Amino acid sequence: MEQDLNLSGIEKPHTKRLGKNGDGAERHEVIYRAISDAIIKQQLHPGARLREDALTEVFNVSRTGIRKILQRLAMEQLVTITPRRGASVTRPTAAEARDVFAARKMVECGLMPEAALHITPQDVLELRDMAKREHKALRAGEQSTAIQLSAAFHERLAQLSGNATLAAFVSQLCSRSSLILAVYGSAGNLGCESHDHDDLIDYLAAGEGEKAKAFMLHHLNEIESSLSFLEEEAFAPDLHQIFGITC
Amino acid sequence: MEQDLNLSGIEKPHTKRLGKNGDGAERHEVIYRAISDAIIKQQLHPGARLREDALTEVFNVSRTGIRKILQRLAMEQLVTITPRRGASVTRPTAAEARDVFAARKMVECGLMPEAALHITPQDVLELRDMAKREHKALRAGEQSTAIQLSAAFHERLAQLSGNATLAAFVSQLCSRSSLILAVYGSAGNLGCESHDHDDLIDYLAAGEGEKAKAFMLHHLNEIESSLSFLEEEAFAPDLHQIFGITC
DNA sequence: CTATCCACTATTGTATACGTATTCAGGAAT
DNA sequence: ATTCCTGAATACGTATACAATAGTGGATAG
Repeated sequence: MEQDLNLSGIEKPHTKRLGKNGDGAERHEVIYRAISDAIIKQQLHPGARLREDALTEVFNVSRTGIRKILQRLAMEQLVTITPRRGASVTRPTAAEARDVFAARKMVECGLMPEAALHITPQDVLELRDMAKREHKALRAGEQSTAIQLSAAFHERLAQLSGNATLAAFVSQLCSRSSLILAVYGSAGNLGCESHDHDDLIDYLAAGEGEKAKAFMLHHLNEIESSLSFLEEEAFAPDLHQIFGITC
Repeated sequence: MEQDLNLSGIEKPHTKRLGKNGDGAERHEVIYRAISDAIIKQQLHPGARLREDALTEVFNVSRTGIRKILQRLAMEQLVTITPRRGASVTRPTAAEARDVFAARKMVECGLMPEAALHITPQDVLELRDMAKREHKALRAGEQSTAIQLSAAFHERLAQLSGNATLAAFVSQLCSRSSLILAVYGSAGNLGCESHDHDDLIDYLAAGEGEKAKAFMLHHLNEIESSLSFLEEEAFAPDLHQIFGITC
């Protein structure tokens, strides 16, 4: 109704108090998605600091809202909040990577039979479109987009099962996987065009739940085995190890 | 250190600014656990409203901290936040109950083989103690405590697998299960002393991962089948359905 | 007497101000 | 020259103040 009422009179130099919580809720959702996407697309690299003031300035919301969003991202393990140091994009450890992939293998594979039961022709079309867009992004060299689409594909697959709780969990796992790939994935790894997703759709469309399950296991194992945990701690911890020989 | 310092001198009528973030972090953790436990122990029934001012008064923290805690509880699905209405203890729907138990069956059962591999004699002792305390609580008629201990037992079991991600997920599922039991469980259901947990420990201690897995499935199926979804919506939604006949 | 509309109150959403801790840089002393 | 200490600046944690909204009760008109 009176959405622009705040502009009627004077306008304070800095914030203009547009809070007006009417669109506030959606505004927060938009900001959350923006940051989340940037992390998943690896535009924000693991370890990158997320200063509250900077985000305040970028999104034109007060620190209150930013903090709420950062807390949410922290619960999803996408950002790490250190008590007096603020938030930064999570740098997954090798153990976390192992756990995440073990979880994905268990849940995503376990969901395939259910997905095969519930899938509709409409779903098949949608999935094929997603796979096509993913291939297109890869060919165009837009690796960021491809990673995001790949995660979205797995999320969508989990949703087919009809179990919202497990689908949400898979969604989180996929987001974290993107971070894991950013840290431990080899560069050209994502570049190789695999048709795994297409094959997965084929099995599901044919109602072959068990085949889809086995193939998903294969798919995830392949991704996981492409990770290299050698360069593990590249930051501070192994300075002694690195320079210990020279002194 | 200065925990009771606030009582030493004057005491402002409302807040006395004890913020002093030093212990603030742990203080929040304590409050979170207090509310969470109260919900799991069913001292706070599903549907109960959690007004921010009331919690502020009870725990002597400002609304800022309370809101943060409520947000966290909302992400764990223990409380539901309605945009302009505030927070209330979540009343799970029948569909959510189904999803939660499907998830528990998949994950908890899938974790049993791993747990059987990693379990130590120390773990066995601890688990037996937990089971014993659960029985004691049941005999003493302390149903709240028994429910809490039962959830803790399942959580501990999941931790044995060594997969922190899946263990945290199971932990959430167990908390939600407590809510589900509060809404859909028959009264005397929890009262029946079953030795399922003891048997589970036996299988794991013997390294019989597959047996434990099968038994866990049986255990969860038994709990789920004891739920009655008949009295489903007892609040507002079906007023038309109920009184529609009379007018 | 009843029904509808308006106003008030209670409660949440948002922003900001203040206090405190941590970090980085610069200088002094050994 | 190097190391340690001190101070200033930066950024986070907490509380409070202000704004908006939804629910409730009262008043008025039919």
